[in-house]
Amino acid sequence: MDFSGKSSNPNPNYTFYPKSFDPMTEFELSEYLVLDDVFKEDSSSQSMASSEKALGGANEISGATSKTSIIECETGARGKKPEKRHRVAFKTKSEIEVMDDGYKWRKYGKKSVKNSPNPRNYYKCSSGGCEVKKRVERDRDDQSYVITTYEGCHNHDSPFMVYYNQMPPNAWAFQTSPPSSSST
DNA sequence: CGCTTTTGACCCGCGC
DNA sequence: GCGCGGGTCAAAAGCG
Repeated sequence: MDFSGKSSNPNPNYTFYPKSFDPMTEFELSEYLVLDDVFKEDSSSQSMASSEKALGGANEISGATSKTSIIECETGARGKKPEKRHRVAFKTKSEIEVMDDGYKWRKYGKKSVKNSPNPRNYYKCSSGGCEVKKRVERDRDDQSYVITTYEGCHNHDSPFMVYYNQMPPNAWAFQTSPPSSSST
């Protein structure tokens, strides 16, 4: 495995790609959440609402009811660890809790949290050498929403990306239109 | 047979 | 020092 040699992603923008384009698993990303921001005041969703504007459709996938925004948070897990951890949280409106983002996840724990009547699930990337963790829990205020938290960066390409790379560059309709048609 | 999921126990950190 | 909450590990069971 040469993946271990890549400590950082060649393309930081691919950290999260929703490949759940299936009509059955369609979801809607309501807003992204920053850990150090949302878990501080889970009730004050107002601050989160404003954040949604900040990401006015960063990555909109045409043909799918999904909006994706990637925010990489370089913050110490607890302010004590100097280790940088990329943490990203998504609030997604979906019936399913686990969204297939192209990676293979292995559940390693479940825990009931006090702030939520729903249990929280813990997942790890099952790819060898990759220790990215994922935390999934239902929004306690709106169980229609699922809060997915990613921690760490994949040190390998997603199986989905491999598939993606094999496709012609114009195979995806959601690519931003080139400004070639813009007037002078 | 190998991998994933499940569930309880254990450990750690923080707050009181 | 104790209690609480959160997070992770490990063993067993189930499934493909």
